[in-house]
Amino acid sequence: MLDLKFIRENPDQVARGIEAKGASADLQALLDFDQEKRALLKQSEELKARRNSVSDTVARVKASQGKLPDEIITEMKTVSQKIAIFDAKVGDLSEKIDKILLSIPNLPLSDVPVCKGNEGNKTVRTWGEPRKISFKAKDHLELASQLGLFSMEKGSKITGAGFPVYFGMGARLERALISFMIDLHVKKHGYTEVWAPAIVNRASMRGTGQIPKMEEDMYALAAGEGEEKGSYFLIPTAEVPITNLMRDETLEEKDLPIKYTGYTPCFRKEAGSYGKDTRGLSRVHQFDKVEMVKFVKPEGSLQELESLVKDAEDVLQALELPYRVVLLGSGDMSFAAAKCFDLEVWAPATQKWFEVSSCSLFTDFQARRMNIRYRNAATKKLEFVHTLNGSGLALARIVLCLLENFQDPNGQIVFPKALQPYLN
RNA sequence: GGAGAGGUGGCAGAGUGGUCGAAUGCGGCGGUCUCGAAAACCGUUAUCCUCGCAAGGGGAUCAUAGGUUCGAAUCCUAUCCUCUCCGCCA
Repeated sequence: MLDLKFIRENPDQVARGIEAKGASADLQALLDFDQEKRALLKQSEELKARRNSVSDTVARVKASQGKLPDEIITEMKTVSQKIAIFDAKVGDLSEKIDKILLSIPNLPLSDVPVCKGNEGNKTVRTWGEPRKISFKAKDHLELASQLGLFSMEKGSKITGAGFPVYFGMGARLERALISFMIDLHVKKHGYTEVWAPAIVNRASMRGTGQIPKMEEDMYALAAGEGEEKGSYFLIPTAEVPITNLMRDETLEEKDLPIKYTGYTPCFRKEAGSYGKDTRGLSRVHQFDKVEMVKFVKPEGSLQELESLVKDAEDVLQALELPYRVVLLGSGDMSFAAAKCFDLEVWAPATQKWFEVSSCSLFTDFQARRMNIRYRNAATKKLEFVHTLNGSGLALARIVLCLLENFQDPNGQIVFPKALQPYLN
């Protein structure tokens, strides 16, 4: 979330940022609540100061005389009642303030194009030539069914639409890609591998920003018998558990940046996206993903974003998949992001670019929600870290792209060299 | 699932109704001593909110949320978490 003090002092800038994100929030109400709360807080605290000082005296009097004067007790009783009334109002306002604060998105950085939807997305570089296939290209579904790699129908039977089942070489490919990617990030890029739970609690979802805005897109679970759904969630990305590892912690400056990578399954309802790019593996409810998460010092976090993108690109280059790097415009960025690059790979049969990675800088937005700080050695102050994450990469779509890109005229797949050791 | 114990500052650990943001020890930081270091000694050492140009003042925080009380780290209730034992189990 944003710093309330910052909003108080820069309401116009915040309003512009919210609009650029295509979001809306009742800023005026927020500022009004804030002002009212601080006024009430002042009155409550003055009464508390009085109560504290009287309490002190009372303790001494009682120690020396053994009993308390009735009039003091009577007065303090009313004081406490007044305090309770003030505090109830303050609490009520705090709730309202938090609710609005939690619904305000992060503001885009100044070099992010301001635009509606994805109109302002900008390709900043490309790697390789989108493959042209001279023979009649088969799409990944056709290839998969011929080679018996995966089945959407089987998944529909045992679970529902959008849950692929992989068989044989398809299943093997899934495992191979996960191992290959993690090895690359650990050995070449210096990340520490993490294996994290696929179920998280509500606080974690709020910490990274999936809640409240995206709650209806998440698979909610009940905590226990008779309890309401929404105490726990299936993770939509490893970003959630891995970033929340540091929730409410103070990090050492010397340990930064902290770089984690991890594989988890990801679960998304994809509510409202029916019929939109949903063919085969292009949009599914459960998929595998290797994620990278970084905790960094605020200065230099933009370079950390650049290197994060490079780390993700490295996977695509090793897999020999031509891609483009897209800087997202303000309207296409996620709720918590301040700047974001997508990596898109061309699928020559489906004839579409597929987003296989999204690398974001969240500045201190998530860190403030999660209270992740570090001690700045120079200022000796506790400051919020900056958090980043990026897919490295998202599997279902990578499988789609690999199949379509590496098919030969006989409908066989010749996988890239880097993957061979993992497939044999 | 059953029975019990417990959650206090960076850590260990005292504190069972008032003078407690909290003894003591360790660790950290600064200093004395030393050629330097160790040891010893002295000092210092939480966070957040709020008012203030500042100096500084005030408030909150002893797992969390309520309650009792003039007053709660301390008493009561609920929740969460940790540990021990038993049961079950891949």
